[in-house]
Parts: sequence; C-alpha cells; structure tokens
Amino acid sequence: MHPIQQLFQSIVSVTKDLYGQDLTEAELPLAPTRKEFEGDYTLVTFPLTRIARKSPDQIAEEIGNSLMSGYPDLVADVNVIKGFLNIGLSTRVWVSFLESLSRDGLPVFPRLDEKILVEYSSPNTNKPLHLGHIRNILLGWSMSRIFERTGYEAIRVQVINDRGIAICKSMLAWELYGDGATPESSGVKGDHLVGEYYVRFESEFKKEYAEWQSTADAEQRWKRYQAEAEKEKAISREDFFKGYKNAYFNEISPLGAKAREMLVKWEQGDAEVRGTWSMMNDWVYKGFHATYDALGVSFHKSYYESNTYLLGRDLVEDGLSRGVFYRQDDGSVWIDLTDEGLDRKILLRSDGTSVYMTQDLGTAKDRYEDYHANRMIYVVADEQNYHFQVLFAIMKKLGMPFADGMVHLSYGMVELPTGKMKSREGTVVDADDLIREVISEARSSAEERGDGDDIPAEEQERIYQQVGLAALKYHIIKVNPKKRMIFDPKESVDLQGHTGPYIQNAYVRIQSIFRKAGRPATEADLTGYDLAEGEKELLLLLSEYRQHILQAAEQYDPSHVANYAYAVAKAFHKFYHDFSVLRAESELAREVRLHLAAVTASILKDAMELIGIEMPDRM
RNA sequence: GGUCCCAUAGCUCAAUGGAUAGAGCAACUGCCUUCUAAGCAGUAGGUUACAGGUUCGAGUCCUGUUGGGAUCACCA
Repeated sequence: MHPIQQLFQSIVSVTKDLYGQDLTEAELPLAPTRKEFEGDYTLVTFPLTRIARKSPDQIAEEIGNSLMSGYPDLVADVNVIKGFLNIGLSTRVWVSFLESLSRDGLPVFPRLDEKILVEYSSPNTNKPLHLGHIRNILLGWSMSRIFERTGYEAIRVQVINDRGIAICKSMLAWELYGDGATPESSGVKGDHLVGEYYVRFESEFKKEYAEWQSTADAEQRWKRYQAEAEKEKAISREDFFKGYKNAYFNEISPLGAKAREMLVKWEQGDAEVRGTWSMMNDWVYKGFHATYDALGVSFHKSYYESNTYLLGRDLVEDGLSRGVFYRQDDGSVWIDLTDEGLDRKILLRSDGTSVYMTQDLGTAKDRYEDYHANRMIYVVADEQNYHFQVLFAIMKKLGMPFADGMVHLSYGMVELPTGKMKSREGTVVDADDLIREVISEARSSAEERGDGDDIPAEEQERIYQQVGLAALKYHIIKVNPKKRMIFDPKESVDLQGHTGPYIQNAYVRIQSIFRKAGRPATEADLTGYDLAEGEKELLLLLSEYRQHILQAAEQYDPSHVANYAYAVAKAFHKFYHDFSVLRAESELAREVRLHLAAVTASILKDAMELIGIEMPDRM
C-alpha cells in the first residue's frame, strides 16, 4: 500500500478516537510537505477546528502525539508549525515501498467496461497539415493513450473533409494549370502538390478579381453602394472591395463559376469529376499518412465527409415530428435554443440542403451506432466552442441516448511570435517542414557534441528522429490545452532545460548505468537502508505517478503528465549528480539506487509514451 | 451589443483553496582523470492586470473594471 494511504488510514483512526468522527479524505487535506520544512506529508488542521473545537495548533499536537504513540512503525517524527502538522514517515516504510514499486511495476488501473471515442486531426484535403493540426493530433493521441492507460477502451477516429468547394478549387487549378502533374512526375509529396494548386487557384482568382475591379461593372456596383450606404458607416473603396470578394466569387467570377460547376457535377456523380477527385484525394491521403507516420500516430477508423454529409436529415424529420424543430414559411428548418441562453440555429436551408450542424448530428449518431462509446470526445480548436455547445444542446433536446457523453476538448489556437498564422500571408508553419527541422536540429547538435560516434549510422538516424520529435512534441504538449499558445520555432528545437530531450537524457543515463552494471536490479532485500534526503525526494515523486495520470484523464489535460515527467527527470538528474550508483559506498546503497533508477526509468518511459514520445537507449 | 475563454518574472510556461508563488529560456558565476555536461549548483528577476467580496487561509472561488482572443451566417 502507498505510504500516504497508510498514513491517511491511521489519521482517520486517530481522529475518530480523539474527536469521535469518521472523516473522509476531503476533510483531511494531506499534501507533500514543502521543502523548507521537516517531514514527508503535511496535514492541514484548520478544517478540523469545528469538529474538535480546539485551536489548529492543539489539534495538530494531539494528532501528532497519537500518531507517534499509536503507529510507531509508520510515523517516525512530527512537528507542528502554525496549524500545519508535518509528518515524517519511517525510513523502513519508504524502503519497503521502493521494493514494492520495483516489484509491482507501473500503477495498475482496473479494466473498465467503458469505451471512449476520440476524434482528432480532422483535416481538409485541399492543403497539407500544419502546426495547428500538430497540436490537435498530439492532444488527441495523448488523451487516447491516457484513457487506455486508466482502464478504458479508446477508439481513435478522424473525419476527413474531402468534399466541398475547397477541393474543387484545387482540382480546377490542377486541370487548368497542372499540365497533368502527379506526385511522381513532380517529385512533390501528394498533399503538398494538391495544396500548391489550391494556392494557385487563390492567386489566379485574386488576379482576376483585381482586374475586374477596374471594369465599368465594378464601378457601377461601388457607386450603387455609396448611394445606399449610410453616411456615417460608409467605408473606403478599398474596404468595399475587400468585403465584396465573396459576392464576386459567387455571382460574377468566371473562375468561381467553374469551381461551383465542378461542385455541382461532383454532387451529381459526374464520372470525370469524381475521377479527378478521387485521384487527387488519394495523393493527399498518402501524404497525410506519411505525416501521421512521422508523428507516430494512427487511427482505428477514418470517416469521410463525402460519405457522411447527407446524414442527419432523418434526424431533422424526427425532430420536426416531435416538435423540437420548427419549419419556417420559406421551408427552412430551425431550432430555438434561446431558453438555454443560446440562439436560433438553422438545420435545413430553404432549398432543403443541410448545413454543418445537421451533418454533425448525423455523424454522431452514425458513430454511436458503430461503436456504442460511452463518451465521444471531439478534439477541436476553441473557435468552435459555440458550435459544440449548440450541437450538444440539440442532441439533448432530441433525447439521444449518448448526448450526455459528448465532450468538446477545446484547445487554444497556436500562434507565432509574429502573430496568427495566415495562409494568405504565407505564415503557416507546415507540419512536414517543422518535423524535418527539429530532426535536423537534433542531428547537428549531436554531431557538434560528437556523441554516439560509435553507434551505427542507422541507429543514429533513429535517435535523431526520437530526440527531435521529443523536442517538438514536448514543447507543444506541456502547455495546458485550454490556453492559447505562442509557438516559437526557435524554442521548439531547444534540447536543454524544460524539454523532451532533457527527460530522454535522464532515461538514457539510467540505461547507461544498467549497461555498465551488467544486470537489472535484483530482488534483494533492501531493509535496513537509511535513505538520504535526495534519495527520498526522488522516491516521493515517483510515488505520485498514479495521481497525475488520473488527473490528466479527468481534466482532459495531458500537460499534467508532461510536467510530472519533467519533475521526475529533474529529480533524477540531481540524484545522479549527488550520488554514485555503481560506485556506491555500500552494496546495500548500490542496490537501493539501482532500484530507484529502474523505477525512475520505467515511469519516465511510460509517462512519455502517454504523450507520444519515444525513449532512446542512448543519445 | 450578447455569450464564452485568457491575463502569473524580460520571454515561454507551472502551481488538488493551504505555509515565504515555482521551472525553463535569455544574462552573469562556478563544477567534467569518477555511472552520458542534452547535466548539476549558484546570482539576479514578482503589488499573480485592477477594485471589491467569500474564507481561519485566495494566483486559484464570486462580482465588477480594464486589456487580449474567439464566436454569434440559409459558411465549413
């Protein structure tokens, strides 16, 4: 049993004797003692004043004395400072706890008969993945691993937005200017190639729009606006045309007309359009797959919007018949959520076509029928908070059985030190570029240092990948998901300090010790060893692993695991500096330290695995 | 304008309502004939945006203010 559990039980029993009350964990705040005081755990006695009708100091004294006399094997010393009871556990307890940690391995969680579906990534097929996707992917992957670790079954899915006007733009530009280029003929990765045509479309469209602005037609529209606009609100000619872009695309632009025509043909199932569409999407999927591989993530299932975009219409009928939705005179269908503090929301346009919300309703039901998950988690940026609020509210109104298990894991957008990423300004950080960059940074850093010259080239390359990706992934995952994040590319390739490689390095040092020791930690009897302060500090931290995993699972926040792993690595580095393992002053000390090192390594490896980071044996 | 989120050291981030708010980076100073120096130790850096309130105790909870962000389409 964990020492804190033993202590907790003894305090419960002592307070029952003293004050005649059964107290729960919440009523007995027990926390690790701060560094500047003597002790392992601290009991805050203020909450007990009402029950005991005594001063905090008196209570602390009483509990402390009872613990000392009643549990001499467990409690070694106590001291009271301003109502805080600091309790030092006996070194025997700690040593035998180390033995059990070493013997039992990592924290075990009971298998739960509960499924959690996690949706993440959800890319569009007209562009390659970028930094924003990376944060999304790492969060989703990490949460799914944490769920698996804590006893759930996790289902990983992505939704691929493979249809719509955007991909038509890429297709059109490819047909007009592509000259039959393929990833093979051009040597460009498929998703990037398709992205290039999307950009090409936008720039051709921009040119077309600029030219049109000097025509008589454009001038006339500008004049008409000026005549109609209220004087105070009138905007400049430049601003007017900035805002007119959509209208131009939909009503006037020849390029826009062609793209929309393509969309219509796609919906009609036109063979030629569908052919180009699936060919180009296949290029993109190959490209995505390579990026996912590089990031070390995967999915159980991919949902394609082209298969699901018509879903949800039957739910609208159902909702209408039950009076949850209503039909307006023009034929459009709505739901009124004003009683929930939300707005009115459209579900079917007057022409009968559906909107995103309708589709999402249908997809959720579809997914539920596929997996019957108890919880469905959407990892989606916080710009869609309102969308999900509405989506979940509608599901509840429709009485869907899974409505209560819906969760939006909302994360803040990733920004650069120079501001937001904008594709139009070319400031989007490409995922593949970034991955390549961090790996090459790891390579040059190692070469500069001359480390691992004796390692075969192939393994070296593998290590550079592990180290580079650790830097990138850790840099992103250590931040609380809810917070908007400033991503400085310079810092993301840092290999020192509060970084992934720092944690890997602690692990690597341990592997090196065991290589030299020539054997694993044995099942030797460690009793009788008196732990030094630095050794106990590490052990106490190791004992906290379980609660940090649970916290991450409960709060949907992998950064807890990341920051915990750093704390462990830091404590180990200090331990490593202060104590010699192989040249320990006694056989017993050597054995104890081997155990400490072994437990540290397995916790570090496990924790990092939960956030998608691999540990090299050497670096 | 309505709703939601955020504000902590120069910068990037931590801190189950508990004691004197911690790390890393950047700056400066030490430590490799000893298990990997991608390390360790030290110096310096704070009115936790502001004002009230709740509490034995508030960076944390409540109210208001300011600043920043998001969102409120017959867009996706």
